[in-house]
Amino acid sequence: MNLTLIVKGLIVKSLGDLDFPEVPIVIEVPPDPNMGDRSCTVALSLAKQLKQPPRQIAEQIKNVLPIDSDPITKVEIAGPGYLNFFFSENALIHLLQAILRLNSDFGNSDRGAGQRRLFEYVSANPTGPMNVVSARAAALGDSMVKLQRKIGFSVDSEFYINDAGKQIMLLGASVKARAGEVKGNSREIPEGGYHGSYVKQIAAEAIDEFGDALFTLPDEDLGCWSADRIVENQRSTLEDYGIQFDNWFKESELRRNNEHQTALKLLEEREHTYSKDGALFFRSTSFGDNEDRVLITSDERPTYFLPDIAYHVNKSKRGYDKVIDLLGPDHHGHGLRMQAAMKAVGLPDDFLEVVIVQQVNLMRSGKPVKMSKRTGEIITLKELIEEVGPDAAKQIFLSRRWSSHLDFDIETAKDRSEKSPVYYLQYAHARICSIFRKAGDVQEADSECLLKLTAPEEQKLLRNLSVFPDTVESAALQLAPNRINSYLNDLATSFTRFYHECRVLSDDDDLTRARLAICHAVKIVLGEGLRLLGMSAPEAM
RNA sequence: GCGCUCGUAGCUCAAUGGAUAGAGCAUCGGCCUUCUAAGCCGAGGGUUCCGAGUUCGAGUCUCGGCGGGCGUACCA
Repeated sequence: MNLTLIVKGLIVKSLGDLDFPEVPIVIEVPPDPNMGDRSCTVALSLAKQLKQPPRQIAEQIKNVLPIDSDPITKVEIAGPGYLNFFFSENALIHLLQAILRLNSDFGNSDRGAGQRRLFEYVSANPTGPMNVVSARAAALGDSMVKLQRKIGFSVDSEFYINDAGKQIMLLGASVKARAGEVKGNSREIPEGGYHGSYVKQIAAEAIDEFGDALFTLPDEDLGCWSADRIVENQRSTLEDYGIQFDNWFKESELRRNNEHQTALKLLEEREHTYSKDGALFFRSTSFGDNEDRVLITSDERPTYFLPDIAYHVNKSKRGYDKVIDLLGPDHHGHGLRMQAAMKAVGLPDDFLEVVIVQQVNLMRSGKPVKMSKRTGEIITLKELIEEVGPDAAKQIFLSRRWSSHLDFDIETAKDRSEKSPVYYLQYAHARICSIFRKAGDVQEADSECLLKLTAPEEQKLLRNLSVFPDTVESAALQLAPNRINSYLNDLATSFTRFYHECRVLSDDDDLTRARLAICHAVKIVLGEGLRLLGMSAPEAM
């Protein structure tokens, strides 16, 4: 049940009848309910092509609109040429019944049917704990995946593990150095190595596992072993955060299968490479980059860039129509290069979409938290969710666009008093559950008693519920979970006003049943919205 | 220098190119005998960084400034 689509259908039909040219049709919700339930600006956008005043065009459209009494009772022309549509009482009651029938399927659509997509996010290096940008990316990616699935895309999520190359050797050497400290045969942590305290812990585990044989292991082998442990940690931390991936993809596998060589051949065949100073370059400047990039160094090592190209080629070979990468702000140059590479190997221009998740400034009571990556003094994702909780953290991350640089104040996030916006949505949900516990067994409302829902607060709620499918679709297509958050806030606000103005459980049986029906619908939508954000919907608080 | 990105209320942030730019926090004033006060009602608060342009219409798009962040490795 999507009232917006019904309005759109009527417009499309009218434009066809009038032989008007095809233009994109935008249906929106007017700012004031007195202006109607939906509006359309198509007359404004047709004005130029038809060389007629927009109101005159609107008049013609209005005249051919097949309006009877349901679900549209009235169409008005307003302002410069808006077409405003008014829903009938019945339309909103059918909507309410549809929500109760569909339950959490309300808002589903087939918009993305037949398309396969892959979201890659977090992909933190297996050389240390995850940071707050990973926490933000994890919340975002998880919600985007859920949203796109809801509108019919076939979506997988993936975590890419960079478990090969120089950094793994450095990790191995760092662990060895820390183990050396314990065993009294002191070594230095190498330049560019890892200093964090977690390295000491892995060193201790490595001693348990290998004993003195540890010191004769090649750095790379020890590095791989350590990386495996770190990845396991990342996986369980993400699990605690409520984030699961469909797939974990290892760079080492890619290298074992020589896929980076295959990717290189692909670029060479298409003549997008050249040699200079003993190194092999990718001519990325032909695809909009401002400098050509090295694929193979003069000492014949592949740079990180080459296997990453191979990884993305691999994604296309797995049959994805489109892949979306969520990258940190320090990788935006990398994203552009990857897009250049995708074009170079002949994939469509829009095959790879890059979302740059902007930085998170951690604050504590208004003061920035100082962190040093070099010494390993950072606040980790694990510490963050232990301190503020997964739901509160996600709510902050998902209430902003990914493009905004955000200040995350730990003390504000932890605050569970009335100052905290975090529990507002959950509180509304829990309140409804509480009403149902109190109500006991109540007969289901029929259409007749639903007609009693005439209070302004009830009408407002019904209108809010009616735009959920639209909100889901735009949030999904624009990769904007924050729209769901805003929507849920509106819905919860409307519900709370209703709760204060309209007593649900009363002596009037019909009215009680009708109000329980509306409560049930709000509960369904709140619950589904929270699920889409990866947040819990508690029955009691 | 070049590239990317952000700039909206005191603060943190919203707003498919559409009608009077909205929330939360903070400030001020009311509301618990009543289904959860983690709540509700009300008030104040704006040159959407500046300047041009495109458009019937710009916070949103284009160009030029200013300011913050980040890139610009034969590192990942």
